[in-house]
Amino acid sequence: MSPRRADPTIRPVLVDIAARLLAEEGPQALSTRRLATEADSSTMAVYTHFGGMSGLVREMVREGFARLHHHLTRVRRTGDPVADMALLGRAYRYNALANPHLYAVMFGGSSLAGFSLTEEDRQHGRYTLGNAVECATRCFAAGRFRAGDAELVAHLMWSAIHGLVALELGGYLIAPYDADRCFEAQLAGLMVSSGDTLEAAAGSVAASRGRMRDEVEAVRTEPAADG
Amino acid sequence: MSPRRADPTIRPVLVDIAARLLAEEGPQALSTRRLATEADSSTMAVYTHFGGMSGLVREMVREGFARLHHHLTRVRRTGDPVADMALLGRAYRYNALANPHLYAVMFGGSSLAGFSLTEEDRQHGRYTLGNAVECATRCFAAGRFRAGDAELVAHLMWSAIHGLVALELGGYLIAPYDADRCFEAQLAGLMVSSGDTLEAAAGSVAASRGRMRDEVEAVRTEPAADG
DNA sequence: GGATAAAACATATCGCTGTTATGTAATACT
DNA sequence: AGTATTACATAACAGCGATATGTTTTATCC
Repeated sequence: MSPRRADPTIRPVLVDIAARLLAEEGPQALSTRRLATEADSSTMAVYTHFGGMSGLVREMVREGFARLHHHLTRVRRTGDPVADMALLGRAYRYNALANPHLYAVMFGGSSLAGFSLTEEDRQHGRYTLGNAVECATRCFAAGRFRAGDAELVAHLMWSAIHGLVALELGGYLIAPYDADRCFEAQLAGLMVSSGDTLEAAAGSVAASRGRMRDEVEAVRTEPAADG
Repeated sequence: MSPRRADPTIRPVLVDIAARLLAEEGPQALSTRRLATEADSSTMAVYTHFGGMSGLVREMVREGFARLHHHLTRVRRTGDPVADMALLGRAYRYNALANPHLYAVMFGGSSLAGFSLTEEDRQHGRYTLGNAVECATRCFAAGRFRAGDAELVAHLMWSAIHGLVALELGGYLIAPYDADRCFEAQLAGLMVSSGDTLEAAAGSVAASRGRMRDEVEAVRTEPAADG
């Protein structure tokens, strides 16, 4: 009856090992036996601590969303909200490219041992939209975006950027229409479709590029050690 | 040495059964033993005819691309090329929703028994862009789209619609920002970002909706029996 | 501190998977 | 007809997730 907390020694170790295996060797490297070997433990550890592979994958997905949210939160609010919005898109793509396999599990629905997302997981996914919603509101206030539904604008940004990243990870975007070129064009296009002028959008998108190094790439890779 | 053609009796049968299993029960139902049972054969049939599960999945992917291409080709060229473009987007989404698991394998990179796409497969994927490229060219000629790169425009349309469909299949788009609403808004936005006016885009997107029944939904589900 | 209950772990096992090896029957070409 | 090649069936192997069972460690209570 007493809800004694599980020994927290090996839990994060297993998650870290699983994340490393997924990142370095792909989904097929994720197995209870491989995890047991790497952690100097037995296959049972996965079941006592996570109830099975699905639970461990779910934990990784939760951390993936936390990492994504952390990346997006690092984008500053400046006097050019359209540039902020573009930088949010860049941060989103940056995070996805840094963890491609994990991103595939989070959004591609990559089964990964019969794992399927919970409604709660999807809520986490939409929660990260908050940054874009707030940013869209500021774009309205600045007169850059045509007055409208901030949440809808955020959804359109999200789906468009997600599609580009997904095709990029799938290897579908090659020269001369490579991912970089399509991404820049799509960013500008999204701003224009939201109401911005061609020139202003191009300027803000270009300006956001220079902010990548300080506000996105400087983010630590491992955000929440959940201490 | 003599390249004697394999007995073509059971090959398409296996592909059909695999497609049905994938569509009705999902990826985990695809197993050599299950296929052997359904086809009243043995597990070896998969290896003699396809070299393993990967080969069979590849065959399904090829048929999936053919089906998608068939859907897109059914869209007519009318005097309103922007409406034609919007209908291409609708046909793309319609095809994906009709074969969600197969679509996930084709674009989501769903591993599915260690299967991975060949560069040739991806070429097939980009090949289907031809319809959109031609349509974009007509949008230029009609003065609806700002003169530019038709292939680039097609890529932007593709990635944006793909992202929306992927999020829809992942269950990320729920009311009040459900997939239908986001899709309609995204279609209009894409036309605007390509140079069309708000009013003209809204009109063409709305007009394309009425053409769905005749030009998209009427398409036979099984296109190329590869005779 | 000793008793006790619960959690963590190790081992062995089950049913399943893709794949391969081997033997046999059918088929096509010379 | 004779022969080579393919197709198929059976059995087996290595690996997987998952479970059952016994053992060790850990934490709580008297």
